Amino acid sequence: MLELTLKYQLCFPMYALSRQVTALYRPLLEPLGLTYPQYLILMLMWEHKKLTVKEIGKELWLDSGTLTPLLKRMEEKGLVERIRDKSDERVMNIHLTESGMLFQNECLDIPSKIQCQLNLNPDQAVALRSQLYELLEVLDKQGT
Amino acid sequence: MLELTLKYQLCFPMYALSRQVTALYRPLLEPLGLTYPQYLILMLMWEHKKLTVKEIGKELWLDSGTLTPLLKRMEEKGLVERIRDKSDERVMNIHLTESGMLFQNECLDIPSKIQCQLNLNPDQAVALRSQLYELLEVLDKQGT
DNA sequence: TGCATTTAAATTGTATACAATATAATTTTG
DNA sequence: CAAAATTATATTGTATACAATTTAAATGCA
Repeated sequence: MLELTLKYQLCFPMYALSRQVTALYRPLLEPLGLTYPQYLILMLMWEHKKLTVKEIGKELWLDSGTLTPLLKRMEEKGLVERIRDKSDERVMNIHLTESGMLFQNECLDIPSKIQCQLNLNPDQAVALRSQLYELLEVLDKQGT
Repeated sequence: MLELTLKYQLCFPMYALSRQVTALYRPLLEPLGLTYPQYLILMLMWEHKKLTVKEIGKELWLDSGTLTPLLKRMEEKGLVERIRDKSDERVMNIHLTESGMLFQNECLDIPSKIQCQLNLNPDQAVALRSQLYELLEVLDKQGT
């Protein structure tokens, strides 16, 4: 029954590595009062300035059950503002605050620090990233 | 500031893919009343019959804060028994039950179903698994 | 031996994840 | 146009994760 052995699985190391990599971010983010999912949302906000909950959910593969409380915590910290859309009251617009914008300066060297700890050269990192996105694509299409 | 863009990150697709793959297991495990971490523990137990909390934690990279309540739930379902070690009362031994053993039969075709949905040929799967384990190894050594 | 240190689990508290459901607003359709 | 269907978010409940602390037992060493 080799197939039902932990070592034989592909999905287990994905699960374990994902958590361990998040743990790598923790000492870098914790001094800033950020968690890893909050950091991901900030990255989106730095790029887009304004997004809806639905748009954030699509980018991060998360639903409102996760995002609503998460965004409320980020609002309490002054990183974003949650403002109902005037033209469609169902929609909650998330706006980056000035303070949230300035947080970017504190995060500039995080990617290089992580890359360094993973001990991957840029080519390997790009190749792995592509492969992971391909798999996400496969799953995305099945979800449709 | 390309480095601080979501698309540029390696760790984000790890995080997203890990969750989406877990979601792939859900419809297969839910009819059995199992969650993915519980399934991982069962796989360990099928192989070893008896393990300590510490040993399970080392295999799965989880601590007692996660494992204790998880194992209590598995005990309630009759999958395992939690028995204090006689020779060292600090240690909690986890034993696979007869019922937990029989669950293996229900899980036999799970790996192939998942592999199929990921649309990977065996060679690709093995290569990716190796790469993920290499990264886990790198992080493991840093943790020391 | 006796006490400080270490170790293994358990507990507490916070933050995700996510299914299922609820709510309210908008769109579709007969 | 009005009821039905859809959509976007929020809420509720359960199950991880994990840091920090506690507890109890075992070990080390003066």
